[in-house]
Amino acid sequence: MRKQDEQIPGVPTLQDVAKAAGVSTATVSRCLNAPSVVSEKTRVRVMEAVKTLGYAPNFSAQALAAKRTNTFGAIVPTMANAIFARGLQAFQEELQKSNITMLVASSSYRPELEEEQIRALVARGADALLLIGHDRSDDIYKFLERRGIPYVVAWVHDDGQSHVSIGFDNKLAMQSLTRAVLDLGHRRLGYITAQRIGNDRAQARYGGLSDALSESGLSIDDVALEETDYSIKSGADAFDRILKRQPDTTVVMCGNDVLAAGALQKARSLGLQVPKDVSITGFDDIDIAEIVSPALTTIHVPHRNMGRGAASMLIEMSRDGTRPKSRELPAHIEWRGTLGPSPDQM
Amino acid sequence: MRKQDEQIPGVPTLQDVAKAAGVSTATVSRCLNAPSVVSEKTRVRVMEAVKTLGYAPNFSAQALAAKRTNTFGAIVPTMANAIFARGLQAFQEELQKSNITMLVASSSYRPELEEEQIRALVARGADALLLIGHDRSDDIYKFLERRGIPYVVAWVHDDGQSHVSIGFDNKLAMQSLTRAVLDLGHRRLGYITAQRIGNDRAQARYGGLSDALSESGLSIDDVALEETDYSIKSGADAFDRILKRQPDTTVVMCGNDVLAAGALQKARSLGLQVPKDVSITGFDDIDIAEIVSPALTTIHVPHRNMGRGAASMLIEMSRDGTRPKSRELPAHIEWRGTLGPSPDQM
DNA sequence: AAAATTATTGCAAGCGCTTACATTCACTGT
DNA sequence: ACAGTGAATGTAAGCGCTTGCAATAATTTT
Repeated sequence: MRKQDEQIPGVPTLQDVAKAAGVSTATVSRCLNAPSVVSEKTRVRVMEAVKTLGYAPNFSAQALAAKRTNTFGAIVPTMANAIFARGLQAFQEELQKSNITMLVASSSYRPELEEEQIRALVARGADALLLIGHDRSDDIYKFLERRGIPYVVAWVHDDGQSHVSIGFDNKLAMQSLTRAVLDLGHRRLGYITAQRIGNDRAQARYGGLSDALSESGLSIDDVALEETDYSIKSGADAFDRILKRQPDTTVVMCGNDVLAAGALQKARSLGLQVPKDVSITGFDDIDIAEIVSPALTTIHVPHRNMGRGAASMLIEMSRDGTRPKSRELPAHIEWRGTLGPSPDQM
Repeated sequence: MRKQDEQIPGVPTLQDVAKAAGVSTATVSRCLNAPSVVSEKTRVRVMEAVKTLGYAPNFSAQALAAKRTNTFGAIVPTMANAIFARGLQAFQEELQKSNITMLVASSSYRPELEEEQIRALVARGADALLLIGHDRSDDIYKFLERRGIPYVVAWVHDDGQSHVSIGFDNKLAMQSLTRAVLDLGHRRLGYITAQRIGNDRAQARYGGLSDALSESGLSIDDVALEETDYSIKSGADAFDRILKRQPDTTVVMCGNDVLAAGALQKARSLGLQVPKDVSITGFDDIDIAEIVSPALTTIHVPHRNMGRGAASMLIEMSRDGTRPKSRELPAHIEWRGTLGPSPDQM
C-alpha cells in the first residue's frame, strides 16, 4: 500500500536526511562537520531531520571519504594489570578534549603480535599511534614513516634514540634505587626481572642495577638473577628460587611491582618478616603497591603525565605535521615499608 | 625520468596489486577473502604482488563495501581495575579463534557515556556487542534491535530478564555468603556497596544480603550501610565511617574486592586484627584478593567462562542469526583468610 | 568432436560519505 | 538598473573495496 518506492526503513543515511530536509547531501554533511558555513535556517531544518530519523554517520564511509578518522591508537604490552591503566586513562582524557577517540590494543609482550596490532590499527585508520618502548623492528618504523603516521614512544627516555618520545629514564631510576639499597648496607642481592628480550624498560632497569653495583665496586654477577614472566605467581616462584640458591639474601629487588607483590607474598608465606629479615623493592608504583602490607617501596613513575603528554604531542604532530622534542619526566623513589637496613648491619 | 605516469608510491591499494599481478581487482579481493575459489596459479602470483607491494586492505573501505567488519565490541563499566580484565581477555581469545577483532570501550559506570560508547561502536561497524548488566535505557535496546546488532548481557543472570545473557546469580551468591557470615555468629554487620543506581549487580548483591538477613529474622535496616564509589580509598573511608558509627561491628561485607581491599587496609591501619577483631568479605575474586593479607574471603566469579561463553554466543548469533538461550554459570564462596567467627562467640 | 558442465575470471555497480568546483542568490555600490 | 561581491547551496567525482552477474576457459560427458 505504500505510494512511493520507499524501502523498509533500515539505517538512515545522509541521503535520507538530505531528502527529508529538502537539501543536498553536501549541505547535510556541512551541517554536521562545519556548521558555521551553513545558514541558520537550513541548519535548523537539517538538524531536525537528523534527530527525527535518528541519523548517525557511518564511520567507515566517513573515514574512507575524508581520509581521517579522529582516532588515535595505543598499543600496550598488557592490559592484565594496572601498569598502563592510569597512563592510558590520562591519554584518553586528553584526546577526548580534542574529540579524538582512543583505540587500544594489547600485544601481550609479544613483538610479532605487536606488529600485527600496529598494522591493524593503521588499517583501521588510526591517525596517530602511542607506542610503549623503543624496542621493535625497523620495518615497522619504516612502515609508519611511509604511511605518514605520527607516533610517540612512551614510558622511556633514552637520549640515544631518535624517535619522538616521552618518558623517564628507567636506567637512572633503578640505579638510584639500587644506590639506596646499597646505602642501607645490603650486599647479598637478588633481582627478579621480567623477560628482557624485546623489552627495553626491563633491560634499562637491569642496566641501572648493574651500573650502581659497579659504582660500589660490586659485580652484577654476584646477584641472584631470576628472569620470569609477568605475574604475581611468577614473582613468588622466583623469590623462592632465589632464597633457595642464596639463603643469606638480604634484599630482593624486582623489575616491577607485580613481581614484587608476588615476592612479598612468598616471603610472608615462608615466614620471613619484611623488611626485618629481607627487603623487597618494586618498580612502577601501581595501585597494588599500596595495598600489600607492608606497602611496597618502589619507583614512582609519572603515569598520568606520560599519558597526557603523549596525547598532546600526538595531537600536535597530527595537526601541524611538526615533530616535537622528546620529553623526559622525573621518576623518584617512593619510600614505603618493604625496604629497610640489611640485617647484617645489626 | 619516469616513463609512465606512475605516481609517488603512496599506500598500495587493491588496484595496484591487481595491476601488478595482471588480474582484476575482483580476483585480488577473492584471493584475500576466499582463496579457495581462485586457481592456485593466480593465487600465488597475486600473493606475491601483495607481499612485494606491502599491501594491506583498507579497513574502512572493506567495511563499507562488505557491510561487515569482523569486529565485536565490548563496553565495560571500568578498565581501571581488574574486575573485567580476565573476562575480556577470555572473550578476546575466543573471538580471535574466529578471526574477529575486539574493540573495548569503558563507560566509567556512567549510563550516558555507555550509551554514547554503544553508538560509537555501532557506528564503527561492530557486528555484535558485549554488554555488562541489564540495566540500561530501553531506547538503547531498541536502537540495537533496529540495527539488527546481536548483543549479549554478561556478568548477570536474572530469570526476569528477556535479553540473551550469560552470567551468575549475583543475588544468590551474596545471599549464600551472608548465610555463611551469619552462621559464624556475626550479628553486627556493616556493608559497603558501590553506587547501586544503574548497576544491577550492586543492587542484586544488596538484595541477596537483605534476603539472607530476613531468613534469619534479622533486618537489613540494622546493618551499617555505606554506598560509595569504586576505589580502594573509598573502601577504606567507608570502613572507617562504619566503625565510627557502630564500633561493635564484627564483620564488614563489601560489594566487591576493591572496596574490600580498602576496608582491609584501613582495618589494619586502625590496629584491628582481621579476622580476629573484625571480619571482611569481598566479591569478584580478582587478583588483589589473593595478594592482600590475610587474603580475602570472597565470591569467586567465573570470569573466564563468562568471557568465553559470551564470545561463542555472539559468534553464533552473528553467523546464524539465531538467539541462543541465556546461560547461568555457578559462582561460589572462596574461603581465604578474612572471614572468621564473630568475636562475640568467644 | 560437439555439447554440457564446472571452474576461473572480469565487469561494473554500488557501499555512505566528503569536498573541489560550479552555480545560484541576495545584496552593494555606482 | 547593473555589474560586482560574498555567502549559501548544489553537482558530481571519487575514497578502496566487495560481489552479483556475465563472460570465458577448462574439463567432462555423451
